[in-house]
Amino acid sequence: MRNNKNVTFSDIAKYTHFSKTTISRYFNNPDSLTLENQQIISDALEKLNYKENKVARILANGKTEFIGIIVPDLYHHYYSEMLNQILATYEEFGYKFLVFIGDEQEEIERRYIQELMAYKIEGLIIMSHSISSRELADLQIPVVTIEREDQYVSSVNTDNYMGGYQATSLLARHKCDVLIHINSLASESVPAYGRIQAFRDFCTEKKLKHQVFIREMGRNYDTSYRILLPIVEELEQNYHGMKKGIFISNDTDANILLNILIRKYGTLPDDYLIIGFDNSPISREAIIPISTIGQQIDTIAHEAVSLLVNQMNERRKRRPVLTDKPIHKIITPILIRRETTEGCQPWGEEPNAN
Amino acid sequence: MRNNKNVTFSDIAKYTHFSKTTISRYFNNPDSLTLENQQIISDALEKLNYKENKVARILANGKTEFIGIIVPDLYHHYYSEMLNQILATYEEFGYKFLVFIGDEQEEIERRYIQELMAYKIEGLIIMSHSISSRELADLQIPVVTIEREDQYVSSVNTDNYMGGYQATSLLARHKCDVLIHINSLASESVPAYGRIQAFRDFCTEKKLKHQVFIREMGRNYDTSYRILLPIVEELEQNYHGMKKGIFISNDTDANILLNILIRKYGTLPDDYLIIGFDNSPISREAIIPISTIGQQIDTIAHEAVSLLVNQMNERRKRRPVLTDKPIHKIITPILIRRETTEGCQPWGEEPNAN
DNA sequence: TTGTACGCGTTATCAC
DNA sequence: GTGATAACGCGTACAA
Repeated sequence: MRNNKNVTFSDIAKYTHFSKTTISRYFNNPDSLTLENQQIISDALEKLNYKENKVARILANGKTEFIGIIVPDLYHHYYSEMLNQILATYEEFGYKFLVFIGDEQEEIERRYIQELMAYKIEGLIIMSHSISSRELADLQIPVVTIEREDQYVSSVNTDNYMGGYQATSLLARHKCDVLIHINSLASESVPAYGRIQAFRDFCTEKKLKHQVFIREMGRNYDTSYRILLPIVEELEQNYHGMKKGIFISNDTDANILLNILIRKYGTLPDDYLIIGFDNSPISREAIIPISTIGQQIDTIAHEAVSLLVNQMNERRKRRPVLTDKPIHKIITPILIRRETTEGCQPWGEEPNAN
Repeated sequence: MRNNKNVTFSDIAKYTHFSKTTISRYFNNPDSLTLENQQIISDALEKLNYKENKVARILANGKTEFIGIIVPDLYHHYYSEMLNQILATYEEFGYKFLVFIGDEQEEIERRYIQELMAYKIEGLIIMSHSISSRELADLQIPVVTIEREDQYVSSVNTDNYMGGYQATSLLARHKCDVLIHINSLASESVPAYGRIQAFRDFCTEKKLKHQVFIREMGRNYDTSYRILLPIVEELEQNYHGMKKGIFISNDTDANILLNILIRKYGTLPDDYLIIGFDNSPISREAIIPISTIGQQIDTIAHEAVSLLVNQMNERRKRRPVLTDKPIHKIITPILIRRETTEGCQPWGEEPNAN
């Protein structure tokens, strides 16, 4: 930016004998110029090799067209795919994204937010958990959260309760003798809690034998493996000979559970049914494709940005900002049946498309 | 930014009876003020609820502290992890990242680059392939590419040749009767080509029986499955009874290959050895952990940003920008031996940590 | 140690 | 349809 004097509107103006204003209009309201003059300016821009400077435009008109994003991590496919879909909305809405990875440390994320505010972002999308929605609401800019506590701000979430209900009822339909749910500790304010609740509600309602395991799952294969191994042993003991339907927190853990069973029995025994959550690639890539509840990530991402854009547009109109009530959008998940609930195809066959 | 008159240096200046300059100095060179006066200003900032505006600062001093990134996709773990590590360098270098997903369409990526230039990014990291390094070099800002054609710009790449060599020699050490390499078509200017080359060189050098399959791999499980299935059949026919060492393009495909074999034989037969590339999560999560060549993504990311930062710092010093020669950094990959080459542990055991 | 005056590159407001 | 002029908020010689 510093180097060798950039070409500015002034230069173009001098060269064409128009005023800076007219050059500006060429960009923002070209129809107000004669075609002839448009051509003259266009040629001059070419000739002087003009490069537009949106930083100056921001300072003048106050519109950065920046959206800030804070994602907890990109290790989980869920988050990277969500980010992917969010970034893809550039084509539709034109907003640029400043992205931070918040590792769930409150002070660090707070710094990120301050930095984003200093760059005058027009809106903020939060997927990390460490800052409360109360605090986010105080930022005085539109905020949309995805799949997290959202009392005081707008949000887009998967219908976790329905997802949990679908998963549980699928297991029930297969006439399992006992239903198992394995999950990590979730606060009741987090949408994912709905999965646990739905499992409990369904089982209670239908008077089905069931058990819930709440365990802090590890953040990698081996620790999760070590947590799941004793659970399997417990299941073997307590429910020997019974048909066990297992609904587990996510596909990564579902796959580990599957591996434990296959390494023990050579295949997935008939008395085990498994369903995960998220429709991550691993659920498709596992040796036995895993049934799962698929979140509609593209829809969620689009809804989130679109909600944000609406709120940002509102801001531009009315001066006295009214404290809009938060809007909460719920996206329906999709049940995906694969071999861990529908029975294995004989091995050696082609996989069914999915 | 528009709403209700932001508090500016002027306001602070009036309130404290200092000049704007002094307020500016409070932020950029606080030591030049007396402690007393620092306190006065600090209090005023508090009282008037001042929010800094970096957009104005950019316009004044020309330093955006923006780095642009274009990633081909976030579906592959390799890219999302790379982005993760790149974004994490904010803590060390303080640069903010504007991120675009380029879907390998030349015109679209060109537009992204124009947009980034308009926001006066100070440097650019490119991981997508559609724009030539020749064109990137013409941008007149520091550019670093990762794992792609890089003739005219600086870059950071994995030592693919060494990776291929390591993989092939591991298979050779296990005394395979025939070595197989499966890969998709790679241009010779792309670093990944080194893997194919290393495989061929090693086999020729050591006079080993070998075969290379070049196939356009699918972008999802089922298409890759359909491409790999006939290859397996061909291997069965041509090399029946022989010990086959297979080095395959990446872990996702290695897993599919593994699944094909396991679904056929119930386990991985002794006469098959498999090694993939990338150390993706799937290589660890597969039913039989897959040997692989691990790229040091954290190192690559750090080197890339650090290289860029150096070049950006140079820019700030010397006015007449000299055309620096591109710097190409090579990062050594790491051989990770798991069960697909070292023999399976009896199933039912705990997995070994990795 | 502190202040004055101007520049950064664009847009907004009037006026013609 | 076009132009002059004043913002936008901060940095920086240079002066005091």
